[in-house]
Amino acid sequence: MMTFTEKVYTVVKRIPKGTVLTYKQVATRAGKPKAYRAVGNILNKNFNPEIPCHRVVRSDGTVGGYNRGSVSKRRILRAEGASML
DNA sequence: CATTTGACGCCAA
DNA sequence: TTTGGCGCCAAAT
Repeated sequence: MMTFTEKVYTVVKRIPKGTVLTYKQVATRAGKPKAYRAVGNILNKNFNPEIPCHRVVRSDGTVGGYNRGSVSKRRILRAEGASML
């Protein structure tokens, strides 16, 4: 069974190091380009250590949010070489 | 079952 | 450039 939620988890887990996808990109890869809202909602209510949700950012280039604080997220992205800030 | 919420995206003003 | 508003989807209430 591959519900949209499970697809989102899979897609995010498949994000290679040094790569950052936007919520819209994740939603598109998950099969629903317009479910970007749901993507954020799913990750928010289901923070999982297996899921590098810190690699998912907004289309504007802003980091967006993070369960443990957007500060850590920004630093992680910078360490991976994916952030442009 | 109906309504609200929310880590969003894009356009008009 | 910044602000406000609308659209869209899944989960929570």
